[in-house]
Amino acid sequence: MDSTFVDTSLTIDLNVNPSQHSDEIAKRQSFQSDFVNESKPSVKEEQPDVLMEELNRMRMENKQLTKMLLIVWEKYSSLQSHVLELTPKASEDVCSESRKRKAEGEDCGNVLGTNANIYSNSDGGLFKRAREIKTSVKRFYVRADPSDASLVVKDGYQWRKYGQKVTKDNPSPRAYYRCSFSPSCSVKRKVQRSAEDPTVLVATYEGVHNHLQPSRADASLGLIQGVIPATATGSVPTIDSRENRSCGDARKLVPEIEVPAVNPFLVEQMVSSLTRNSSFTAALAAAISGRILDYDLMETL
DNA sequence: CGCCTTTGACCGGCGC
DNA sequence: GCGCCGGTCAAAGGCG
Repeated sequence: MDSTFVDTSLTIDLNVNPSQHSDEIAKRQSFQSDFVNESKPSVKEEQPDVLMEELNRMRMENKQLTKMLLIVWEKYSSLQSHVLELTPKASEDVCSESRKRKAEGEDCGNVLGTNANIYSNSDGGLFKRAREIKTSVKRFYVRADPSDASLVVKDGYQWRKYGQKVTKDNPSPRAYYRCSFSPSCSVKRKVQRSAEDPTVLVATYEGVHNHLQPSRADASLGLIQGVIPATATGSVPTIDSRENRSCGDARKLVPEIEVPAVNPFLVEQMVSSLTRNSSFTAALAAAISGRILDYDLMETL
């Protein structure tokens, strides 16, 4: 299953005005090098007006980036809803052609993601089972070296391996992990190399951690590997952690940044997608530096 | 010594 | 009821 692997990672081109872009970068790099290199006296240090102008320009750029991010998010959401519209039938076909065993039913639930409730049929079939088995199942794809036989996915959490099995539909073994950070944490993880693409590890998470992420350094390692949220399989890539969002809701997705309700793990996965894009990280760094400068300015005034 | 991985055995659900 | 299969257990051994 999951024959339609779609790399849903965001490819964000933040190049607002291509004609100005190289110019802007040159200016920015010049400014940043001046900002960092303290030992070297800067011409701009002697020209506060130039600095102020630069600050204003960066502030404008920051606003523009924020606006663009919202637009990109809206487009992403509309694409997401389009995918949701197209997937149900295909998913049903995939599920019905295979044996309706427990695990496979769970996998079908994964295809539908957390929206499994939407597609559950009334006569209590496969989808009902899938819904009953797990309410919080997330799947992620991680790029890995095919020569590396280990099924290691660094996501910042501590895992204890408790089993390994070769499954019927995949020649590579599936590893079973439990969260070992907290005894009360019952989160489980299955890691298996994709049958279609051996360079991809499929990590399936069950449950929600009841503790903080112990190691963000490890998580960042995972990000470098390129964790791809399984958005194509139904997990709505929203910062909002409410997972049982209906299909209709998904269509109305708007950028929601509700900090208190954010699921840290979900955020990590989203960040991972964004950080894979070098232009995005560069633009973000510039935007953040603009924010910092704004803050410094506020402090001094 | 504590924590981890490995691995064969076991269990339970499901289809026939 | 039997066999298949995925998931889990638990003993043994490795490692720092």
